[in-house]
Parts: sequence; structure tokens; C-alpha cells
Amino acid sequence: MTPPQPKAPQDPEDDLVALAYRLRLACQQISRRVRYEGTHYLAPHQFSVLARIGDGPRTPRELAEIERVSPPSMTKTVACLVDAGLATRRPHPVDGRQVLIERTAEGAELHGRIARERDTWMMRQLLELDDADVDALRALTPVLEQVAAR
Amino acid sequence: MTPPQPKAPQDPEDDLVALAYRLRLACQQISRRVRYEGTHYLAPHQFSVLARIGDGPRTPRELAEIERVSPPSMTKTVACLVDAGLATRRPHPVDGRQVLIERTAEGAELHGRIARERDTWMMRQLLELDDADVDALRALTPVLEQVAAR
DNA sequence: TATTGTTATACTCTATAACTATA
DNA sequence: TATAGTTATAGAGTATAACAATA
Repeated sequence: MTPPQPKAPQDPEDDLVALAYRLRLACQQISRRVRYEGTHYLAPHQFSVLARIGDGPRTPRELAEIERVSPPSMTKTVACLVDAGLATRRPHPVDGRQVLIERTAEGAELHGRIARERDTWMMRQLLELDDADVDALRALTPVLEQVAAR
Repeated sequence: MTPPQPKAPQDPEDDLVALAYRLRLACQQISRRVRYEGTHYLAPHQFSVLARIGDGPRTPRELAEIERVSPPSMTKTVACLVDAGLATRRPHPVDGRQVLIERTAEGAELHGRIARERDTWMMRQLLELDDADVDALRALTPVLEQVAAR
């Protein structure tokens, strides 16, 4: 791995650059590893939409913006989920142009199963740590969530 | 988001399940956000290979296994990098069947530029935090790295 | 006239199977 | 005979452009 070009040996900013680098890589590696758990059930982008419509119904356009893909791509992804019985289309109550995508009970069940597999992996890792480290992680997770919310 | 099915209200394991869930999601969201930085230069899988051969030359087969793609896919990805002048092919010194993929100076430069953009984003987030939180993160990053190494 | 969603079409990344060269 | 790498071909996922329906 290429270290992030230190600017001056004792510059306190370097410490922060190094921390940013290591923290970024650790998050990316954990995320990547987690993704392998439960991936065989569903393609990542389909899982992502399935998770999103768990909050409530969304229009294809909203989903395309959230997932940062084009509307035609989202049309296809939604069609896959609908064909698989994991989501349904419903007409918008006031705007005839729009469609609402909802999660079916089957979709919720599958989402839960995949999420549980990922949580299980993560929990196995936590169980390997010292209690003090787990406590520290517990205290720090809100900070990570704050960073993640940007 | 679906919370991870609590088993019993006061079970201390629930706490750990909840922590696993929140930590997993935070890492995934940070990783996802970081990925948007510098992505326009290179496709994610190409960047990933470019980073990997920064450690030293690798054969296509090794790269395919590390990236968990098929050998033909890696052949194409490597061909793209070579065509772009970011990597080169070199015959294996002792095994005439194998090829070594090396990063060029241009490849190293581009990798450094993308990595720097991602680090910059992460550092901007750190600068928004309280000093105490940064110190806590500094103490905890090795723990996250330990988890990431599984 | 603007917006939502879809269809048409093409490009990229992926995989499996088959082929070539070397061990 | 087994292995490394590539080529051939096909299947997803993505994008832009064009179209239909509705506001």
C-alpha cells in the first residue's frame, strides 16, 4: 500500500493524514469482507434497493437518485425484484405518472436473512476482541455513524 | 432499516448484536462514500488491481484469486491497465507459462492521486470531530484493522 | 411544456468453455 | 497430464437517446 505522502516528519497534521488513511482502509476492508456474507442470495445493487424500500414505498426515480444509477437501470433492477416476488409496483395515489415500489413480505424476509448473516459475521469478530476493545468500540460507533452520515 | 431482531429485552448479547449491526452499517456507509471520491479516474476493479500491484509484481492468476474474479476477467482488466500505460506485462523469470504484472510510474502516480483524494475526504471528516473523538479513533483504529484483517 | 417511467440500443464487466503454450 | 494465460461467446448491469403517458 502506498502511504499518504508525509509533508514534514513532525507535522501534527501528518498524524491526522495517517489516521485518515488507516481508518479509511479499515472501513473499506471490513465493508468488503461483510459484502461476501449473504451475497449469493442477491446481487449487491438489488439488495441495496431491497433495504431501501424497507423504510417505506419509493418511486423508481427516488431509488435511482439514492443509488446513483440512471432511471432506466433502476427500471430493470425493480423489474428483477418484482419478477422475483420481492417487491411490488403500486400506482401513486395522486400523481398518475409515478409508481410506488413496495417490499413484499417475501422481500422483507430475504432482506432480514441477508442482514442477519452479515451481522453474524461482524458479531463473530467482536467476540474475538478483548472486553475493553468492545467497550471502546461501543463508545465510538456513534462517532463513526456521524462520519458516515455526511 | 430493519433492526436485528432482539432475542430478549435485557440479554447482554443483544447489546453486542446491536453494536455489530451499527458498526457494520457505519463501515459500509463510510466505505461507500469514500468510493465516490476519485472514482471518475478509473473503474473500481481497475483501481483495486492497481493498488494491489503496488506491493510488487503479481501474476494474473494471483490477482484473480485476490479480487475473487475469474482468470479471463482478470486478463481483460489487466489488458485495460496495460493499454492505458498504468501497468506492464513481464515474463516470469523461471516459469515460461506465467506472466508478471507490474505497476508503471504512471500507474503509481494515478493510484497516489486517487488515494490522496479519498484520504482528503476522510481527513475533512476527522477535522469536524472533537479532539477527544479523534483521540479515541486513533486508539481504536488498530482494533478495526485487526477486524479487517480476518 | 416539463416530468415520470419505460423501451431501444450499445458498451462494459462478468462468467464458462475451449484453445495454446509450457511444466 | 496438469497448469497459466488467453480467446470465444453469452449473460447481467449500466448508460444515453427516444418514446408514451400524465401534470
